[in-house]
Amino acid sequence: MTTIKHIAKQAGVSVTTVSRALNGYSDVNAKTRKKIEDVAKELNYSPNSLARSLVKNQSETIGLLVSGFTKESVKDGFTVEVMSGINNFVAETKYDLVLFNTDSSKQRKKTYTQLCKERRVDGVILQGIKTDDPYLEEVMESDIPCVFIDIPVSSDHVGYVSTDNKEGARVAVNHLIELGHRKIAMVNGHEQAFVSKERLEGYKLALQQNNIQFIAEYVKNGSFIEEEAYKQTLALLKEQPDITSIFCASDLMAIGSIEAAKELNYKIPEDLSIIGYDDIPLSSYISPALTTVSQNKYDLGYNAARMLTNMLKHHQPPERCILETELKIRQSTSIRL
Amino acid sequence: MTTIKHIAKQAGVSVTTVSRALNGYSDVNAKTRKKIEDVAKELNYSPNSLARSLVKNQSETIGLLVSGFTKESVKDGFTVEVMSGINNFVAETKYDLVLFNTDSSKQRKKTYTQLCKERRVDGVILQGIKTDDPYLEEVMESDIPCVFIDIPVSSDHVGYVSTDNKEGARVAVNHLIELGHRKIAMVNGHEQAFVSKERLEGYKLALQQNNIQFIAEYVKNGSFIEEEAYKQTLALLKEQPDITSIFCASDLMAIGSIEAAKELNYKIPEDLSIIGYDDIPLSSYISPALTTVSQNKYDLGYNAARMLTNMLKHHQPPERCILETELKIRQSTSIRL
DNA sequence: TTGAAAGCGCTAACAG
DNA sequence: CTGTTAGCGCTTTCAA
Repeated sequence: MTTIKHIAKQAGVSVTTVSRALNGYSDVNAKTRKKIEDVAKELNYSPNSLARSLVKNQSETIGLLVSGFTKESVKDGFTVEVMSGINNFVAETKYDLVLFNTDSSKQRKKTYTQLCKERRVDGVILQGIKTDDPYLEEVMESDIPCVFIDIPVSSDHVGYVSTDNKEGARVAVNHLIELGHRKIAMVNGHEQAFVSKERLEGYKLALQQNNIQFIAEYVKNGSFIEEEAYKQTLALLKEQPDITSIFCASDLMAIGSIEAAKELNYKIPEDLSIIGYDDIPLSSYISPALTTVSQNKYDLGYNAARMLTNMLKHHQPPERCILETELKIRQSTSIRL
Repeated sequence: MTTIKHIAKQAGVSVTTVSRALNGYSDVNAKTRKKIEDVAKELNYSPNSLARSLVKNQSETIGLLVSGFTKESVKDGFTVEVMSGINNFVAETKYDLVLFNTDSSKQRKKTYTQLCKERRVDGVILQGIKTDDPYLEEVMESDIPCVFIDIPVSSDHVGYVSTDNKEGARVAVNHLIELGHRKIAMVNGHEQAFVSKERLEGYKLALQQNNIQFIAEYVKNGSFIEEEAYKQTLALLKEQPDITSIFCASDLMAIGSIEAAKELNYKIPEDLSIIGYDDIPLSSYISPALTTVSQNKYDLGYNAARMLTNMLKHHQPPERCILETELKIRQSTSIRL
């Protein structure tokens, strides 16, 4: 493995000069530079980024912390699409991405902040974390620049990007109301998700704006899991047979709900309208095609990366960025008959 | 940021001792060790992996090179599922994953070997690369331990993991033949994919084993793109109206084919049987549910990671690993009427 | 059981 | 424009 030392020797100059030449400093004689570059090429030189990082005290890496990157979650294209947005932005920069896995057994031994500090990542993007995750506090207490995805928390070194969950939910439920529905149930995620909290608020708001009474029994938690939503919907439809529509806090859960409804011989959308959230690839392919609140997951990731690199490169303060959602009306919702 | 120097000072020992204590060497007095550990905790010490990597000349990182991690390819859960397998295995090891993006504009400036060498990754996993990609040769010429996914190339420092594509294709086509089909078309990927080559061989083999003449005009390339497969199938069905079934080299392309067939008022599977390859999440949700050759994508990734870490940790020679596929019979194929 | 010293490959004052 | 020197934080002989 050739180093600048080798180059220096071969080119008959000092390592300093080699360093400067190779880093494009202006105070190097054109001939010397040429000579050095030639030797570098000849010796097939690759700079050692570890050494550089050590002295410059920055690694030009961004840590990526995702839970949701498990075997099961692949079906739900959400996490992945966000990652793809992050990846694509980062690809245009000098940074590389280091993937930390949140579902690992490393977990017990090392916290994520430890992982980040050891690897000396310049910043970190965090996705899919629960509100009660201890890591949340860890990050806030550390001083690593950070962007959260879908967690509206910020400080002088952490920003976030999210979508307008409350408004998205409100629009979805309002859509059902406009279709004539009054008995609208909700299958939510879980208590430890910010988005669930916000979507529930949106649900309540839509009801309230239309003078519909909120009924606690109409709301179940499906933990963002298809199978769990299936079970909850089964229970829901049995306990509350008069409901005519369900707002699900994720498409995957909506799929579970549809299965449950079909199982109980509901026709969708004739007997029961179902609306999802996310607009994952699956949702337009299932039958009936799912009406859903579309989130631009790619942009979520892309913006997170953009914001973080802004903080890193230009020392800009963290942003708080909220993206719009869009209601995609397809075949799973219809006028109440 | 506290370093071992600080700890040494505070604990009244030398940095050497601190290093040894913290790394669990046996030749350090129990009391001294305790003291050092306490101070480390008190000072909230995190080791600097960059410094360690520099001196030990290994970074404990694995490079991950994927093309196919773009916005478009998210729908096709393939890449992602492989990555999830890699990620899950690696999570149990001391290694972290560094993501290199193949579709970047960095591309023009730096080759991937350069990227890998600069970052000093200990090894690399490579997926979704074309047979004519210059990086293939670069890797072979370098001496970085490497595992290819779906590229059956090996040397003393590179192994691969793939599935039995020829056999998978053979079984798929044979299934159609058993259903009574004789006029079987194929929508393949492209010339620069190993798997395409192998699947074509399997297709031919099945025909040959059943004394069916191979007809070149029955084979089109869809580049693994849904839209392209749609177009090719449209052309195919017009040019060769007597075909009764199509074997597609990917599920995404099968979906394109189905759309095309529907467009031309073919009923599936009554008028036309279509079989896919991959078994992506979508395939069981579309209608009709897709008969397909199922690959264990997760295992593909998991094994790649396992093989690579074996090479790195135990200096084992690279393996060549071929996984089995499984025909999943669903609703898109039926007896020729 | 401990410490001194050298060095991993690189950058960055500073001096010339 | 170029070189000398010091040092980033850590590990590793070697000697005590």
